[in-house]
Amino acid sequence: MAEPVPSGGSIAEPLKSLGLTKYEALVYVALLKASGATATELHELSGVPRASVYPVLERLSQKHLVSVSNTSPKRFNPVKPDDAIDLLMRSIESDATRAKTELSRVYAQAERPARGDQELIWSIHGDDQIRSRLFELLRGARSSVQIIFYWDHLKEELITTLLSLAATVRVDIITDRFTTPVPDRIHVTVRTPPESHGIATGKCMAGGVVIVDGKQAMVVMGSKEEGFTALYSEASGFIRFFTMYWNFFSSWIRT
Amino acid sequence: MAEPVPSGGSIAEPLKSLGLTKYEALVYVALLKASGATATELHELSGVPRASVYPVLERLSQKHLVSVSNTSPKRFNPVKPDDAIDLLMRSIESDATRAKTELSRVYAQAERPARGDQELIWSIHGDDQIRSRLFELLRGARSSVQIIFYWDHLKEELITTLLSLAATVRVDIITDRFTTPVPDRIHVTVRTPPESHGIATGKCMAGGVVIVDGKQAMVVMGSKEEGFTALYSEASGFIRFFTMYWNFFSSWIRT
DNA sequence: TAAATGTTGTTATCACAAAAACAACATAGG
DNA sequence: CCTATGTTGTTTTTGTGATAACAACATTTA
Repeated sequence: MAEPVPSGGSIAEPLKSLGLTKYEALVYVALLKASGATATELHELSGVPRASVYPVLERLSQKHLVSVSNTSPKRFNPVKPDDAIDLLMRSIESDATRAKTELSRVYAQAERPARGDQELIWSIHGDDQIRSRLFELLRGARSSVQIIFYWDHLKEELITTLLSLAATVRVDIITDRFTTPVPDRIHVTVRTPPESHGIATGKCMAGGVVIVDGKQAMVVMGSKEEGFTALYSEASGFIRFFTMYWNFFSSWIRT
Repeated sequence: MAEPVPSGGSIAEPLKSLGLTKYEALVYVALLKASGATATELHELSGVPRASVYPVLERLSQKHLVSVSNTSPKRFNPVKPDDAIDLLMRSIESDATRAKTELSRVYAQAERPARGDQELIWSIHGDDQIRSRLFELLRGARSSVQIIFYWDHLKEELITTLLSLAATVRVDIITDRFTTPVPDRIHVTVRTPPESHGIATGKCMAGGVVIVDGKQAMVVMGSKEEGFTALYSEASGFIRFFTMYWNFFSSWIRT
């Protein structure tokens, strides 16, 4: 018995994002396994140095995660995990909403030079950010959307978004496999590019190009393992290059 | 211009609970005020050392809170505050739910010596914990509840909870001001204790005693500023003492 | 009873890593 | 040339992790 509980380490890990230190997490988990334990028992059970157990339990008590007995030796009781985590989350959530309102106010008040985004090429990291910016971009389309995509994980959402665009928007799609029926204003070209072309080769590589209204362009590439990277720009050179790329790709693919 | 932004410090504060460091928060807030700024501009605007701005922006980029341009000098754009905070919160929430399930499993599997709570007196800190344990205790009442409370902030919830108890539970209440009509099985004694008694003196002091089924007792005291502290016990001596206290208080108050 | 032993709770101290703050340097662009 | 940028390295600081020593008290053993 009294093994160092290798699983305890992994269990304690997510607690650290909730504001607990390593020791706090370890002791709390140990206390869950032995409610009403003494400091020494917790020391043995958690692997935390005995002398450190006392200040750690003090901190946990101040965070309202444990209650303490008045006996000698002191005994400790954990707050039920659900209550404890709800407690921590409430605190974090309140901070989050406060931050949200204050930061949104700051962001709204800041006068943004409209030229800020012009002539620059932005790198975007993170699947969520890319997704968010991509659909924001598409929903802003007014006259035309030209899109090449060779990926799967956003295909459905992408198609429904494209279909929901106003009828005045001309949509050109180049992709592999496409089964959904579409209205006339949407032109779909299906073609699996050869391996040599580099895009969509093998397992998880994916990529895409989106040009909206001939004024905004976004390029995405990456793999599911290494994550995705995207470029976005309204710079004329950037637009020209990828419009040319689109034209070339489009005509080449019809051969 | 370029004042050190004293408000920035307080605005950046709640971001730290979301896993950002001081610098990360400061730079992000500064970037909200000046989208598309360069590293040097952010240094001047945030007060963060210029050399530190680069690694900080690198970290923010990895956390998907900013996007970077490819120009020279580099320019940076913030992710919209709402998106950014939602992003951070989602990550924390997923950790929280994971922790909740795993910890609940641990807590459920642990065999809890039923005698653990016996004969011990537990200190409980934190308004929420006290509230939670208090109502848990009341809802567990089977035959009797004796309660003295001189506080306001839980009065309503307390009364509704007491009214919702089974008809087989005899309820005795001693408190100040009481207006709600109650069924016969509930006995209410109203009396404002003199200042000298020490309970409920002045502004925000408050206190209370609860005895459930003659087997469990909880005592609460504190002030709204300093917070509350509670004692809970099933120890016979503890119960005896406060039952006696209750009897004394009850008879004295009727004079 | 008195000495030896063990446990508890506390305090002081040291080690270590991350973050914060500063200094130095190479270089690109005006 | 000079300024500003971007990068690198070093120092200081802070919070946490880790070890040792200590007083108070209880228990055991001679």
